[in-house]
Amino acid sequence: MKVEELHAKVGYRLSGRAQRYTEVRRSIVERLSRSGRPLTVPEILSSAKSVPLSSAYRNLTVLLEAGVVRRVAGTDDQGRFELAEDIAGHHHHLVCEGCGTVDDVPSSTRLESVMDEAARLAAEEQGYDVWSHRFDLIGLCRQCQG
Amino acid sequence: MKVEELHAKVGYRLSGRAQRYTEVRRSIVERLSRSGRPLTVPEILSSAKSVPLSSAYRNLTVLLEAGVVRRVAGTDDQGRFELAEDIAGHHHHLVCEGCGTVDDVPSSTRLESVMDEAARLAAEEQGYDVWSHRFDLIGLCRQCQG
DNA sequence: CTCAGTGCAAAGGATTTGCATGCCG
DNA sequence: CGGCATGCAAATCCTTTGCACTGAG
Repeated sequence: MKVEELHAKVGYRLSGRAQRYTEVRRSIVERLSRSGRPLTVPEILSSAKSVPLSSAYRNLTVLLEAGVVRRVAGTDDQGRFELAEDIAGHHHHLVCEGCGTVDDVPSSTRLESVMDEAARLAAEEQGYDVWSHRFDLIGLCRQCQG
Repeated sequence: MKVEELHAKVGYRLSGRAQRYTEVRRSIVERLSRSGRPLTVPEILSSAKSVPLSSAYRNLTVLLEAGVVRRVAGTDDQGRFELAEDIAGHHHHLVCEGCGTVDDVPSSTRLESVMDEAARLAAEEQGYDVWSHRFDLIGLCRQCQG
């Protein structure tokens, strides 16, 4: 997705909630868009120094509510954020148990269809209303294998 | 798995690390064993009142290091714990975005084989050493659908 | 003018750690 | 006895909130 298209989409969703698409928010969205993986708040701010943590969290909350970003859980308790699926596309994660980093991995249609089937079955059995799934691979990234 | 067998297994792993299988640890393991889902620390303690949070966390850390329990991430930032896979068996999770509860779901051999294949491919491509995966279904539990 | 956005500082909540004591092996 | 285990309290870490101020529409 082109950057202009990305910003247009995000701006549209924010305006629909009477919220502005400010410079800080733009930079957060762009940072997430450029990174091929979910980022922690400090990582997001590493490019936009001088922005206080509280502002970052507040903006992320707004973007979260607007359905622009999504929170991702790793193995540590550090929160990570990525663009929503309908913007970044559906994918899976490689979670490193060494350093906690999470990388993106594309999915495959075959895998998706099997998972959807599994979701339907599980949902029926336990009365859940399932609308999404997450498939994460747990292991060690290249750096942590040393 | 029978309770005696469970305790024998856990006790063995702890003794291998020069650590005792105390009453509190037994109660934690039994609580997790009985529950069909990952529990938060307060939930674990609900049956063993009078045990301080710090002790629970310390014991969970020991059990974590001994490979007896595993930490599970939901959608909220509340940590949840369950028995390790080789004790509780491999399964998946139903995560409720409403209340944060996580329920267990059994897996299927077909699903597993497809996932293992996916894991191999992803691992090769990005240089990860993958040894496990997690497949979680996200939605709303029966209670939260009202 | 008005209301959302921003900074700074303080508050919160979950989890960890220091230290002295208790207890099993 | 020696070392792990435990309680309590204080400390941390990440995240959220209160409040006053700035700024865009």
